Amino acid sequence: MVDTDVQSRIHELRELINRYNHEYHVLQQPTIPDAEWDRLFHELKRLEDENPDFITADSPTQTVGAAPSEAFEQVRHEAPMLSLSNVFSREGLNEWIARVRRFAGRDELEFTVEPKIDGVAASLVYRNGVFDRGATRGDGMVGENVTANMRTIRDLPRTLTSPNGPIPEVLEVRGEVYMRRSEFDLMNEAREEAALPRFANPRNAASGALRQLDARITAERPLRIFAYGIGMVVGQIPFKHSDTLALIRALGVPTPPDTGVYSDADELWAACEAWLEWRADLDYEIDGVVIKVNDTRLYPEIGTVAREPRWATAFKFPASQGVTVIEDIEINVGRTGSLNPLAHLKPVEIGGVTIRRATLHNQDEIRRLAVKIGDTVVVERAGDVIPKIVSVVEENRTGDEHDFIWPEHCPVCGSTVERVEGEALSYCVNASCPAQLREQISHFVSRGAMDIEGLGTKLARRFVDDGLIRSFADIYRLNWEPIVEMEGLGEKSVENLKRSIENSKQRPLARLLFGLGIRHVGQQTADLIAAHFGSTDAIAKATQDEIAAVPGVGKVIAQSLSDWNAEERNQLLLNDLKQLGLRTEIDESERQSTTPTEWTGLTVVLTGRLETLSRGDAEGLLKKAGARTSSSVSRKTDLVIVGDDAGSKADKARDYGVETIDEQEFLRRMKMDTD
DNA sequence: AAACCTCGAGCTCC
DNA sequence: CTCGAGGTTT
Repeated sequence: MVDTDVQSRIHELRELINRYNHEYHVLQQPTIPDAEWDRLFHELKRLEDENPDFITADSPTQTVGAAPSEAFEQVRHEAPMLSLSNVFSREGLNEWIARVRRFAGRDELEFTVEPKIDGVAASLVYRNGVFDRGATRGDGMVGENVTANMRTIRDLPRTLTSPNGPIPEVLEVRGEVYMRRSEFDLMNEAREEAALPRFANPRNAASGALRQLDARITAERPLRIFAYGIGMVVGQIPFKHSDTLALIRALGVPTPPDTGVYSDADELWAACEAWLEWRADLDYEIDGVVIKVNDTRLYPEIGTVAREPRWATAFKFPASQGVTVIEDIEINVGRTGSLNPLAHLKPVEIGGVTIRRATLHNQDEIRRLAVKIGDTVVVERAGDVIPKIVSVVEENRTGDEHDFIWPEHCPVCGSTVERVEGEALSYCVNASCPAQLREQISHFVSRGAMDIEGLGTKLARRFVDDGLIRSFADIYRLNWEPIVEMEGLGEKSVENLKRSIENSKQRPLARLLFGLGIRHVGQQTADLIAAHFGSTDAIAKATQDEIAAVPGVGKVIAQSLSDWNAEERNQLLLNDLKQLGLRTEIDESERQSTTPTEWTGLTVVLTGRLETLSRGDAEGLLKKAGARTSSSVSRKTDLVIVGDDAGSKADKARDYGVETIDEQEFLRRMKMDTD
């Protein structure tokens, strides 16, 4: 980059950041996510660091936050409210630790780790134990007096209670005003019902609520506070930060949970990572952890640079939000005929992953977000996996966006689209819609169903598109002539395919039933029904009431199955399948052993990758032994078998106090039992 | 209300 | 493999 480019980019960044600062601090209507702001800010910081000549005093990097607005009385913080330096990696953290050790002049140091709550920084002054003044941070030196608003915060004590010893004459508690996710969601639901706009996220909502001119409005918002330290103090306080936190807690001001003290760098890092793992399950948002030197007596020694103390830093978690553009919205037709809108995004990297697609779920979701094609949107990778469109950045609209019109006809076959009153999804009414057929066939051949090796999703679709397969039965009476001619299919693979189709005829009734793709009849329900009725003939004859009488099967499933039964072509299909030699009855080997074992009646959940067994085999073993397998952990789960790379389920099990065992232990118990 | 299930995602690793 | 929305069942 040549100098002029750098200079103009710096200029551009400053303008952008200043504008966003204004929107954030003064208008309180941020138009970009914090992560995006951080990105811009760091780009600017980096460019300035590399080109110190271009730094000017008015650059946003040289000031902390924006000037307070005129609406509130200004208050000067007796002790400035500092901001924090950031580290983003273990290396960064190690460098910070090394620096601190150098300035402290010793290697033996204690550090505290506490969550960095994503809220609004606030200062609370207590005089003789009575809440006297509340203020925002402002620019760090001067903030706004929001005492009246703070009095409405439910977990902020008006008076401090001291169980032991005197309360300091003057005590300035510093903390973060925030909203719990759950309460934020409730508030948004209520606002929606009242036809009020939703808030984008808990932090913006908290910031807005705290700066309401009418405290009665603040009182209606679910604000809470976590204290993380103290500012000015007249009187005695402990010299260790961890003890100060304990004192604050004892005085009645809430502090974040699980703050820990570590002297070992590895343990410190582990604590940071632990918070990263807990992050998704917390009822409040955190954007990192704060690490502080525990001994406050060392602070003067270690010092402060600019407005950042050197004795504390923030380990910022990787961004979980990003901004991108919706290039198109596509409608997919699922196996059940449901219309599923899928947003095509301009690829964007979030937390080290490139996101290109995101589901919009249904019509209501599109309406709720009020998204248009071409819109700039905030995308979040929540809970680590599924990307989600959070909100539209309306300010970025140019007028070139256009509404997405929900189709009245199936985009694949042109049939009418129907949405039952009270249901979220719309369906294509055409039962033989090619899109549905394609999905149905690939479901039928899939692993959980008939498990036809060599006939995967791709090939199944090809056969459907070429008209070779029009129903499940066609799979078993394929015309092989055109197939052997097909590109990419050699002699060998055709032989293998023939054999695995033949083998699949031996799949148990439950799998066949599941493969049929009857609405609401998934793996579990198929098991129940197959075990109860024992044959396709019995199922076909069963009345709706008889079906509903099966434990675990209710009205809706019974209705769905009996509707399916009532279709003549389905009866013909069952006949065909029977003629073609598929198993339409259960046999003894499918029945579970009758002698009760230690497994009988247990609810077991499998998670992660097992080494010696496939998941299906493990489930089969468990079922035979009389246990039930479930897909999610709840308080009622008896046992969780944890494999490699287990995810949230293992954590949840620990939360609930459910017993967890590894594969070795599982095999051992299994063995003992079958002997 | 809680537990569980279905179904359609999207990503990663193979 | 896992998640999450939208369901159903108890």
